[in-house]
Amino acid sequence: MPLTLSLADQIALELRADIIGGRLLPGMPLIEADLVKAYTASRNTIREALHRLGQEGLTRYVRNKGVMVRRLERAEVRDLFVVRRTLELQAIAQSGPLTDAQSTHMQNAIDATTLAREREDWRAVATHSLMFHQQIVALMGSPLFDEFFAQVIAQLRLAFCAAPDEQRFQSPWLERDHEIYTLLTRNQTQAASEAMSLYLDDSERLSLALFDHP
Amino acid sequence: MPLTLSLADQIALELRADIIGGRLLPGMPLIEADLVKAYTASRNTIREALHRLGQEGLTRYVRNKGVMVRRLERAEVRDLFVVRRTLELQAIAQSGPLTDAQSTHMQNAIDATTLAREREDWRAVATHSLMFHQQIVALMGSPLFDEFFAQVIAQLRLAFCAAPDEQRFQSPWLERDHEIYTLLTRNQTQAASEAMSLYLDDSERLSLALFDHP
DNA sequence: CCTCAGTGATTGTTCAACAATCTCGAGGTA
DNA sequence: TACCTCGAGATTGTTGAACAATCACTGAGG
Repeated sequence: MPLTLSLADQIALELRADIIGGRLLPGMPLIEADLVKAYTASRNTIREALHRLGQEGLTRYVRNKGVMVRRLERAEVRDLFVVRRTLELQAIAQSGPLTDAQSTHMQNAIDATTLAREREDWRAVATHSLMFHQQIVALMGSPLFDEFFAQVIAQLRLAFCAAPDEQRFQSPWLERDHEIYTLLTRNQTQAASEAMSLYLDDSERLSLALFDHP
Repeated sequence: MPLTLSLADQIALELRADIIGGRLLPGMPLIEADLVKAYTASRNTIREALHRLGQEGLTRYVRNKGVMVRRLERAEVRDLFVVRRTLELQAIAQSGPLTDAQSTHMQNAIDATTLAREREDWRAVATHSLMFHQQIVALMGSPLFDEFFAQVIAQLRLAFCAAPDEQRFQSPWLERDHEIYTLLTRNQTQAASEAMSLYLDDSERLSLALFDHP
């Protein structure tokens, strides 16, 4: 069964999932020789996958030293929110009435978030909530922004990995996602924009607090 | 003298310059074996460089078929301008008075553009004009956006490669860059924003015309 | 004119080897 | 003790060769 995905792509996919899923924590070294044994792939293939993750900003490459899961600086987290504010608010500001497809995608993300919260899978709550925000950005209809924002989201997960109490960290956001969604369906873009702005303020505050408290 | 750059990085750098400089035209295949001979590097190293260019959107990767210099679709060019409008206008809108460093960087870009036009190096005119716009985006102070926009600019060059008459294509923009710069130094952000908006409209129109004409 | 097996070209992946560089500790010196 | 040097081990950087997988094309046969 010939996969359409290159082996290096598959390995990059798994490593990405491991980082985002918190199984590989920031600062952990990713040693080529170990990964060769773990994935039964050649070193060259492993290297390709590692380089890919590096370009996505999930890992840090130090020449002759190796790769480690990236540890974000405070300024980098703030930068992530500069990007979020710019793109998400712009997307809402210029949005017209939601198409059926757009509405459905958002609703699905919110439903998935709700289910995840019911089974108290806080990691999944974060994942699906961020999917909702990805759909917000998708309102611009720009593949370039979509791809860029996907990477921003992935890096944001790196910051969340330090969350000591994930429940309190993730819990109150679902209602606010839903509120924004409702405002958008009613075409109240101005109100949606304000709600999103406050949302991002609080989210950034909480994320940055992880650096002072941990 | 040990280089701080990996060999694959250097090769990627050269290939990038060749693509942006128009020595490698869209559609041209990049065959690993040929590059091995041209750069006296091993195939693995070449592959690493090619993958990097692929992730930057300068080349197109078709599995088991190979790499070729990317040929942009009409919709992709439009997307590039969606991104430009969003980022450049946002940068201007939220900009305060220019710092000395910011002002100097913009002035340098404009000076370089002027010099390039005097010696009728239209490729360099485009390069430095786009550097000015990169500095516009830099007003946001976001490294993430800076890096993203650098890739957008590189892809934009791919569209310009098809320009049959580069002089008329590049000539009238310098004055408009300068006008925007002047408005910014006077802190007339509203006027600068409008000038930039018209600039991007015309630039997009001209770029898209390259798809219907040649 | 169409079909399809074969062939050559190109990429996908692996393996083994060696060079370059970093890390860290042992041992010597003041 | 404190500091420096040097060397061993670990890890990455790069190479070269090999073989499998896939694609593009050609030519024989219907």
